[in-house]
Amino acid sequence: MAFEGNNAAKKENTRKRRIDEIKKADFSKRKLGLFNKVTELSILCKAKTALIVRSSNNDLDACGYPNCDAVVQQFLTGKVITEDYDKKKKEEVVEIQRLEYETIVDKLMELKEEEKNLEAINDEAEKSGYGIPDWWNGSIDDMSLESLEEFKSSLQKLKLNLRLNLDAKKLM
Amino acid sequence: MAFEGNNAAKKENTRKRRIDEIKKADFSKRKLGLFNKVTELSILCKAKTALIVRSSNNDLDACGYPNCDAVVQQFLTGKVITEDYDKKKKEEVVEIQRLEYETIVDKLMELKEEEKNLEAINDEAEKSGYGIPDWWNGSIDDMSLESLEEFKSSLQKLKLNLRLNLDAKKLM
DNA sequence: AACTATTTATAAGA
DNA sequence: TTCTTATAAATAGTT
Repeated sequence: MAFEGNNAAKKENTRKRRIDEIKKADFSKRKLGLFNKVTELSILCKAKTALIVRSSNNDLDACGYPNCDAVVQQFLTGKVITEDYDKKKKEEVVEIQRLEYETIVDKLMELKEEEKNLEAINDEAEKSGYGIPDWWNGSIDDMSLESLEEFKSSLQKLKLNLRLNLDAKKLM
Repeated sequence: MAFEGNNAAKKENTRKRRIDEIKKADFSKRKLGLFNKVTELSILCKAKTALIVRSSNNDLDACGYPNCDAVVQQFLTGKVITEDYDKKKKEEVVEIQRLEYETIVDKLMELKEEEKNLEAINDEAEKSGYGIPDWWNGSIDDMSLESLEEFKSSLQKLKLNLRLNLDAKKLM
C-alpha cells in the first residue's frame, strides 16, 4: 500500500508538472505572439508602443518600439524624447548598465556564499542538538521579503534592459 | 487641360484620403485586437500587463490589467502595489481627476475665447492696413509648441485615465 | 522544436 | 460607420 500510494503521488506530481509546463508554454507562446503583434503594429502604422508583461510568478518581460522605456517615460511625463537624444542616452547608459549588472552578479555570488555558510552553521547546530529556532528563518523572510522583491525586480529589469539594448544594437 | 489636371488632382486626393482612411481603420482594428489579446493573456495566465500605444499622429491609448498605471509604476520602481492599496488610491484619485478634467475643459474654453479675440484683433489690424507681422504668429507657435505638446499629452492621459476608471468601475 | 486542426484576427468590400 | 466574408495568422493539443 505504501508503494501504491507513492506511485499514485508520483503520477499526480507528473500530471501536475505537465499541466504547469503546458500552461507555461501557452503563456510563452502567447507572449511571443503579442510581442510580434505589437512590433508589427508599430512598424506598419508608425506607432510608438510599449508592452510590459509580468507573469504569474512575477517574471518581467517587456518590448517596445522604437524603445520601451522611452514610450513609458513619455506616457508618464508627456515629454517626447527625440530619437537622437534617446540613442545618445542609450550609448551612455549601456556601459553603466553592464557595470551595474556585473556588480549585482558579484553581490549575488557573495549572497550565495553567505547562504552556504548559514546552512553549514545550521547543520552544525542541528547536529549538536542546539537547533536554530524556527522564528529565526521566519523573521528573516518577513523582514527581507519586500526588499528582496524589489531587488529581484531591479535585477530583472537590468537584465531586460541589457537584452533590449543588445536587440536594438543587432537591429542597427 | 486645366480641367483635366484639376480632375486628376481631385482623383489623386480622393485616392490618398481613401488610403489614409483604410490605414487608420486598420490601425484601430489592430490596436483593438491587441488590447483584447493583452487582456486575454492577463486573464488566462494571471499575468499583469500594460500596453501603451501612441499613433503616428501622437494619439495616446493604453490598456492594462489589472491596472495600466500600476504595472507601469511597478515596471519603473520595482515596487509591487497591492490590489487594495491600488483600489483605495483609485477611489481617491478618480474625483480629483474629474475635477482636473473639468478645470482643463474650462481653461480650453477660455483659450478658445482668447483665440477668437486675437483673431478679431488680427482682422481689425489687417482691415486698417496695420497687419500683425508674420513673425508674431511664428514666434507664438515656436514658443508654445513644446508646452502645448506636453499639455496635449497630459490632457490625453487624463481623458484616458477617466475612461479606464469608468471601464474598471463597469467591470466591478 | 515541429506539426496540424481549430480558432481568431483582419483586409477588403458592401 | 458597422457588417460580411475570404484569407491569413495564431495558437492548443500533440508528437
